[in-house]
Amino acid sequence: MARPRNFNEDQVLDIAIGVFREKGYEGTSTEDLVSAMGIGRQSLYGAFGDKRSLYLAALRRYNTQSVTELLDVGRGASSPMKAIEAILIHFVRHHGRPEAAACMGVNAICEFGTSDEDVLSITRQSGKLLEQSLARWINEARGKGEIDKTIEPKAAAQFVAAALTALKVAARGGAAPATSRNIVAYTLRSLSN
Amino acid sequence: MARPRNFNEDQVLDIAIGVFREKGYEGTSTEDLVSAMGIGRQSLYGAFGDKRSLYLAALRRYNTQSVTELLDVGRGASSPMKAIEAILIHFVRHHGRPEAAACMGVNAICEFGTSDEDVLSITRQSGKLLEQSLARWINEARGKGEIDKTIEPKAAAQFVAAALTALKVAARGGAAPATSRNIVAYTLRSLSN
DNA sequence: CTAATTATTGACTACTTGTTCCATAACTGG
DNA sequence: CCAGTTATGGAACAAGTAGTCAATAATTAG
Repeated sequence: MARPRNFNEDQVLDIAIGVFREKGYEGTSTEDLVSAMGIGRQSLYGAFGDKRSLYLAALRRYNTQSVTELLDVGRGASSPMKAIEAILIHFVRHHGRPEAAACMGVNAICEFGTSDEDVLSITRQSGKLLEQSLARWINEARGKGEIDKTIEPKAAAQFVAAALTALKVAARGGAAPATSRNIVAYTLRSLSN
Repeated sequence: MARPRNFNEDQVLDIAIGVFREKGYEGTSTEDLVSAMGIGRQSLYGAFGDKRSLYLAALRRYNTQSVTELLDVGRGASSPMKAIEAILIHFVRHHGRPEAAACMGVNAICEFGTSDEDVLSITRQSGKLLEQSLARWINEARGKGEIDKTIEPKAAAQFVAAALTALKVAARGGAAPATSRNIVAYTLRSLSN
């Protein structure tokens, strides 16, 4: 029994994600946000609290969507090892696209380090989810004989996750597509024998 | 024939590096800088121009020192392949140290992406130098039969450089030392057969 | 329709930002 | 010692910052 919102919360949150991803937390002003999101200042504060809360909400949403998308790519593969491959190649395929040009998750880690408890916890959560899924696939691949028995699923998963991070930083820095391909190729090489 | 500087330029630049590395460009205020560097505002502007110029000078110095240190570690090794190993292990050994907790170079890439021409050029230059040196060692290792003939020095060098990037981001995010060890182990695994 | 509740709008505030001005201090070649 | 030059310190400034206020608009339960 009150006036309804004039905007869709998730929709404008996606816009905020785009701004934060491109300019970082400190580099983004509330003016940047309201003008990009197309809502009034008070609406922003009413719906999201303050700048930091908005950032955290954006980061949560970004990371969740990001990992979900990646896992979906993996699930679409025809075998466990193909899942790992597909996830890595996914980055090469989307190299240079604006959405791939900056990972909000990696940027958050670099900007805040371990100084912000909340940022850290969001980052850790999605990192853990990704690693666990990768480890599961690697373990299955090992069981099926797709990869060597000497490979430790958990350690290898951390390695693959690290490769994903490196791919994101490379893309952010404007690396050539061939560079991404090379990184993927040698990452897979580590597992393939 | 004029009043001499009251401070050592490189010395205070090193302090600026520390501040920028921890807080990023946007996250650092001139107040942060002058109070950390222990010099007056006007001295800072007189010696370094403006905030951006100071940042660029700091980034140049950081990257140069960083790559130099890494190459020195490699040169101290007993064989080409040991050089690659030593460089990677170097990160594991220094894991958690404040100086390793944040890489100004990686942070610069994440914060600016490809938007700042000058940052990009500084980053590219040291990246190129590192990659070329890595490629040279890898090529020598291949010639000596330390690694497989199917390994392409340039591509593998990009892969190793990517691993270094990932190690830095992992450390920045407060990853456990074991994670770094795993990343190094699987990076080497890719080359070792 | 009315009352209650929430959203929107735009002006406003207190503060921080990067940068500059200016008077003074320290130095050196002549 | 003097004149010229550069460094320093502190105050000052205009622009930008995150966040708030108060009046108005839109909605619905009764």
